[in-house]
Amino acid sequence: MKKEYVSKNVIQRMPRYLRELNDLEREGVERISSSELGTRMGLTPSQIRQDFANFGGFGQQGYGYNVHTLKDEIGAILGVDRDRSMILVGTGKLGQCLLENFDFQHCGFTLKAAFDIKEDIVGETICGVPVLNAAVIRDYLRENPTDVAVLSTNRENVPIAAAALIESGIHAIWNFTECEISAGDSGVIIETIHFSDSLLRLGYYLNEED
Amino acid sequence: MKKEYVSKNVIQRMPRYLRELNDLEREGVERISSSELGTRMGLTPSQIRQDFANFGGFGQQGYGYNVHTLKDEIGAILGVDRDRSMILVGTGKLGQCLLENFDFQHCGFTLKAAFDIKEDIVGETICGVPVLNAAVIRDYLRENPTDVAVLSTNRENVPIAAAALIESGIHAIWNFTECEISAGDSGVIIETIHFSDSLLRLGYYLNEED
DNA sequence: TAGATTGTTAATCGATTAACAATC
DNA sequence: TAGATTGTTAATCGATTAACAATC
Repeated sequence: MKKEYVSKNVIQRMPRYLRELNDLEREGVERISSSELGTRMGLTPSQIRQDFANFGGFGQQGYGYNVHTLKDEIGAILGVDRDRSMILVGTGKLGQCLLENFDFQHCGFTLKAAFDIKEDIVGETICGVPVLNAAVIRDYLRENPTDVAVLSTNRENVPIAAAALIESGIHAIWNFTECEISAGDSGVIIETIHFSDSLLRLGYYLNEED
Repeated sequence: MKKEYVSKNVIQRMPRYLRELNDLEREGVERISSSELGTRMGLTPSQIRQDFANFGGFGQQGYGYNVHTLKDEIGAILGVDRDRSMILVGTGKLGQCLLENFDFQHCGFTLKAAFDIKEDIVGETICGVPVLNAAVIRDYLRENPTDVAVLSTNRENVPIAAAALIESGIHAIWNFTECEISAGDSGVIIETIHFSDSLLRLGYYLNEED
């Protein structure tokens, strides 16, 4: 069913489809055509059908798409029905903000532990997640194979932390640091959120205006 | 010098060039060729030269690019040499995290004020930024024309907040909420960071592996 | 059945890569 | 000057859009 390789642009759009389908479901809409969905999302019907075709297509001729089914299918593609294990490395402001606010469960992940180097926070529990000493990351990962690490340390600790994670067999890193992380040939998946890159793009578009 | 329209993909890469050039400068490198830079960043020399060509080209035949000059040129394109005014709407965990940690100045922005609806935080000052009552956003913007609003309210307050900002003449919104914001025909620039979209993409790539 | 709308094939458009003349 | 490397033009590749036969 699934094609061998799906392009980055398509994957970029998939979570947006999922959000829109959640909204539609909340609104009580049961079926939707590619052209209606296109109007709502600012995409062409063609693009929507092409995107879904990458995964085999979920519609029915003459009818369109069942909102609930489509939501579940796309959710499954993105893994929201999974329960992936996760650790968080770096419990600074941003790390704590994620621990306290972000709905990991909703995306198919469970945070098992957090790590930090600061003595005074090690041993505490934040939102049910124990904070362990960063020195034991490697030991922890050996004993508890883990899918993903959220990386939210400060700049200077990124290289050591990333090396420890990659060498201990983490499968993916969700990178919130300002640094570019190289997976080398390890095959580790790296997904990065660069706040400043985003703000600089905004700066560009502001400059363009005047 | 500047072309009429520069494609999204190019703008996406510009902040990355800036980061790499900062690193190079820190390492003491004075000049670099498109092929060296390509090797470092995993891009083709052609792409780099094409990207820069959008802005007129900053190099010299037979020499390459002067790291310092190129950094300044790209910085100027992204507006890091500007001083744009900014407000923050929604001082929850994420809002506070940005206030306390993010280096706005470094990107060319200054946070002038923050807004919230919670009585107990209004009147306080966070990192030198006064927290005002969200009810006065429109008045504030009338009296203090502002370039950008950081939007970090919770889901249910997004529509009112966005409407207030757009109708009061904000130029851009840096959107951290899980919602899609429509600028309508207002011309307001919207730059969004969706944490969950990013994590869902990571989920996709994890699923792909096994 | 007739109408609607898909999945898919073909056409177009844009972005990346390659090649090369210009020139420092 | 000769060598290097740019800026730019041409070729290729991929992604989006359009068209249409399949079919619910």
